[in-house]
Amino acid sequence: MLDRELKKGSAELLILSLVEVRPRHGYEISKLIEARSDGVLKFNVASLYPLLYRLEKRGWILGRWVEKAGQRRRRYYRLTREGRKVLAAQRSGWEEFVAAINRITRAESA
Amino acid sequence: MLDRELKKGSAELLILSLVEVRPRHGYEISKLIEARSDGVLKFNVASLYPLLYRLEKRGWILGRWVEKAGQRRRRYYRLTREGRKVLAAQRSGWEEFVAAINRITRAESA
DNA sequence: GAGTAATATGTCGCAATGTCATATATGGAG
DNA sequence: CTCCATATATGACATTGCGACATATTACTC
Repeated sequence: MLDRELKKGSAELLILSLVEVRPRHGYEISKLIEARSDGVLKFNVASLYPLLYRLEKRGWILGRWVEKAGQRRRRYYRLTREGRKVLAAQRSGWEEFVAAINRITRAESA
Repeated sequence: MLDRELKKGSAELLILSLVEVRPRHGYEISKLIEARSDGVLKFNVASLYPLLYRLEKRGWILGRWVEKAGQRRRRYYRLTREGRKVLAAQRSGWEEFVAAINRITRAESA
């Protein structure tokens, strides 16, 4: 990791992106992020769960308990309509941010 | 801004990049970042100055007071040899990080 | 020579938030 | 029966970004 702080700032974007396609539960989200980033990004569960509650409280995602025989109960989160808007905004914000950083850290010739 | 947290994580990379070419003072750095990012990134002095001290303490940059008639004294920071190494590492770390985020937030088809 | 804006550096305090450690519960592997 | 992976949860602790404030110098205007 470049810096653990970066992870924090991008956490919401990652979660919203992952629950966009289909509802997912917390543990699955943490594993997905770790796997798809090839270990570059890693979530501490003590950070992830409170973050999920926060996103739900803001109305961006909605959780639902699912009980299945032979499995511990899971809470699946899906993206709300409001969350979809936020996700779109965060995506473009992310692009803007990356472009801004690149403009400054490269292109240094002045 | 996507999130104010992201700024923090990239702050070191930005500063090191800016003092790479030539020594710069704190105020100049904050103005440069704001201008070159078209206002996307903005530094609070309460974050910037402590960060400069921290980078100096780590030996990545070196500050020097410069007094000039008709100007308030300024502290110019230059990149040290050690800082140059760190900058290279942070640059590649940044690329890796961006790639990881993009892999997760796009490519969502599973 | 008073007022004020821009330049330039510095810091106090706290709300927000990540992390460590720990707890609970289930199923499969050895 | 122990250990590990899955899965959610939280209390206590540590960190830190930043709003707000303070100070100093120069240039400009009226």
